Amino acid sequence: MNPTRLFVLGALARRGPMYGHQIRRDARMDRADLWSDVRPGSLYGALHRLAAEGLIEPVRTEQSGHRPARTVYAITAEGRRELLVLRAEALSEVALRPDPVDLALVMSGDLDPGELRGYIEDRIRVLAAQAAFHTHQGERAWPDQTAADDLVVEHTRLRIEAELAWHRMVLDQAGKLAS
Amino acid sequence: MNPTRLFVLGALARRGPMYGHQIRRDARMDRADLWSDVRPGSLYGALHRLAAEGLIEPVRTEQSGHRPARTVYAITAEGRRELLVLRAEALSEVALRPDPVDLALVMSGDLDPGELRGYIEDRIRVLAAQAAFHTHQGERAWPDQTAADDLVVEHTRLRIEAELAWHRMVLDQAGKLAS
DNA sequence: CCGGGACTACTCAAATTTGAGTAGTCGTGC
DNA sequence: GCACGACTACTCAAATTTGAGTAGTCCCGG
Repeated sequence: MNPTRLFVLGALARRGPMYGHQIRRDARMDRADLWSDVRPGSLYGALHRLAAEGLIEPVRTEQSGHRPARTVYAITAEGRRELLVLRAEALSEVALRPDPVDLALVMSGDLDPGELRGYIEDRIRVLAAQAAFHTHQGERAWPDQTAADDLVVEHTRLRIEAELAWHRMVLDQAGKLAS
Repeated sequence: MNPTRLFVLGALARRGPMYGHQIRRDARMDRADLWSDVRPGSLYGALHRLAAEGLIEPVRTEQSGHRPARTVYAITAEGRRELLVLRAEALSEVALRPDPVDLALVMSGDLDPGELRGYIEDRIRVLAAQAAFHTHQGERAWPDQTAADDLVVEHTRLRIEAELAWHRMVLDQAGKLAS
């Protein structure tokens, strides 16, 4: 299952034909950075490959003023079929992706406990800021917020809370890690 | 920050010179699949690149019986320096990677609520099994289990618990998603 | 003794991501 | 009226991952 493909096909299916930059912009408006994080290189790469496979097709090329030309893509019937497959895969796969901090922690036996505490405290600050941000998000919804969007925000909040709980635990035991 | 590089350099620094397959095998013994998930292609690719950059170096080629020859690599002084840098980066970066299920959920407005519930129930089953497994892991430790290893197991457990809590919430609201 | 399954150790092409651009346009404050 | 930062829209090479091998060896039951 390739999340980038799912993202692109889903965007074109939900909103109709769009060009690359628009897909990114709309995703930002949707706070889609919560559920996806696609950089330009990946996005345009995926657009080209999807077009080559016939899952999407360029419908026209526009140019407003002297700004760069842009190619509008639409999803094809075959693309919609593929979208269903990818969505089913995404719903089926439970993947707790490993967190590199765990890798680092296992290799931190020789690290000064004070320095380790510093890193963890910094992380807690970042996480707390994210938690605060998403709590606000819960109150002030963005336009067209659906029940699914609420669930995604809640997912993120719960994940951040779990991270915070764990980080506080690490802080407690930071002394023992050096021994 | 590249987790694969951190993983390889860290393994060679902690355990001394090893060949590729051994790095994977030892990682499995360490239950390192918790904090890293490196497939053969990535591993050997990383080994070749690290060697080309002088961060590790082949020390000898062995062959036991008629099994495939294997190249033993050792970390170099420069590799140790890079290891410190990568570890610091891993400790600094807070990255909640987006979960594709969120992406799928946002695109599931047209999905039959019963089918959605089915997917979520399956996911809960998988997560519950993982939780049970890691709870046992907490009791029966593997050899050489350090305080850091315990923390990593606990991290995984907390993350799974958060997922379970969220999934139950989704189940509650599965009906509303179709509306 | 011999077929099947599991392990050993690594390879490779193709897909994908990353990170850093490019070449402009637009707004805005001074 | 012009410098400056931000946006527009996309490109590209290099790094990295993926997924599927390869070519054997080892072991175990019947």
